[in-house]
Amino acid sequence: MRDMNPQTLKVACSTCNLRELCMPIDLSKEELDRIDDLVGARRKIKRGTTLFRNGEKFTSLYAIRTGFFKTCVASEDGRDQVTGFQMAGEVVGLDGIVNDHHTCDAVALEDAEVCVMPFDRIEEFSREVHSLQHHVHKIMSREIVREHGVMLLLGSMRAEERLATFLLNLVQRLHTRGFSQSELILRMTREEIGSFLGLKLETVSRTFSRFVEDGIVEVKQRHVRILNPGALRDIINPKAPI
Amino acid sequence: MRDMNPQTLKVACSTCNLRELCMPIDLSKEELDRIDDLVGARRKIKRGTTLFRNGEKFTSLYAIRTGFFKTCVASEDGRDQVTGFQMAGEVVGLDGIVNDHHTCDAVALEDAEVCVMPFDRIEEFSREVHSLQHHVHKIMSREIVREHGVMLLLGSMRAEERLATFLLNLVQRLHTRGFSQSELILRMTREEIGSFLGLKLETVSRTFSRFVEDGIVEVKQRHVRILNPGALRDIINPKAPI
DNA sequence: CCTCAAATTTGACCGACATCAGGATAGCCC
DNA sequence: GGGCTATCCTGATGTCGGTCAAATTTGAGG
Repeated sequence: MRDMNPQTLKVACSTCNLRELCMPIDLSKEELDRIDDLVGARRKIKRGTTLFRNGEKFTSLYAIRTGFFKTCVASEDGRDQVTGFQMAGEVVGLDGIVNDHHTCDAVALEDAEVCVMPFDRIEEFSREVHSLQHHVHKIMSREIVREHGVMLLLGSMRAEERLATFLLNLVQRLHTRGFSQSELILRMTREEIGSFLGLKLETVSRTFSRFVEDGIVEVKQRHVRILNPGALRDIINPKAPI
Repeated sequence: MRDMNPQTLKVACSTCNLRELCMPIDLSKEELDRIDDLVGARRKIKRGTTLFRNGEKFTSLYAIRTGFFKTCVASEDGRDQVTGFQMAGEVVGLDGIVNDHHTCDAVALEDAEVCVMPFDRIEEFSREVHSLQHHVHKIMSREIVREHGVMLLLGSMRAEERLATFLLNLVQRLHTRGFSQSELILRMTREEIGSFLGLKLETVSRTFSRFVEDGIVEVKQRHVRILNPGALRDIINPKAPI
């Protein structure tokens, strides 16, 4: 399993081109050296397989280097809910801390690679490097705030608003990573989008079709081009008439 | 504002009867002394007023000593979503860490008192006391997992299932605090329950009425007695017929 | 006790989304 | 290429919960 490619052999945050996203903190030379030991290993995840799943022992957080994940929870009677989609530079596994085992599944939606960061090591380094400590807290708080947004979406928005919010959020995050502001490839099925948005796949499909009719987006299967982002924003935030 | 009551003058976790809930970690004598300085002050919150609100500068986490809170987020166009209800021994304010200001409101639903824990002090002590550090991480992770559950509820459950889940969750948390397993007083309006559950207040009211008809609960305004908790569980987790 | 506002309940009706079903398309393996 | 399965789209119909409206209850304040 050892990766012998010299370019990736050295697992080092200090030289990682994702550091701006993953670890955006000012560090001294010594602190950076310390941080470099955070990552225990890299791990490749094949599309369709899980990084971790509900019930598994929690040991590490995972920083996504490449690829795309979904996380989902299931209720006893088989109901299923996608709780999020994660891309490069984002961290998954936070759910496992509280009970020492994971309570959701993380599934790769395309071939992926993650940095494995043993959590006891994170805690150890956090005690030494203040900025790392605060960064870890921010990552967890950010996830809480993100979920607040999802709750607002699920609790109060209509189908069109949900899908518009979803598309704008995705394209914004991709843009941060250097991709287009207006074009994106969906890595997930309509059903997975629906599960995330609290809709059935038919409704997702119909809503896409309506957006296309209205000239707001172009959709070819999973390829989406946003023609009128303003219209999407208006759907989410209806301009009150005078 | 100083509380001169000798019983509450000493703000000390070590002698707090909520410590089991709020700070359930084994600590040495010295560590306990350290922890006692975590709480900067107590603060009383009148019913209907806010502990903090969206946009305010983040400085502290708050451990609830007495009383009952709701937290809610709002979208730009005035939509509102209750993201949780909090009671004694629970911690609010985690949303503020990531951007250094709060992104939701915490409103007291009855007169309340909280322990103000300045977050920089929490981080400072966390670096010294391992178990406190881990405890803080667990609290944040627990909140993330709780929100997963809410997402599952909002994304996939029907009205009856939502309300049954809500009631069982509330009564279970109250039971942990020494209250009845079967009786509770709702501190929030039907509208607030509805906002939390993604339903309209009329639907909440109707669903209560149906539960009453079916002999599952007794409802007198905000006083609820659960007559048949098994039925509530069955509603959430329908027994598959053979 | 009376008044008034807020909260709750209940009914009638409606609409958005779910469900069910059929067919089209794309991607994959042989 | 041909067959197969996943995925996706679209139509017809149904239903759960929303909307609108009105009556009732409760609690606060005079």
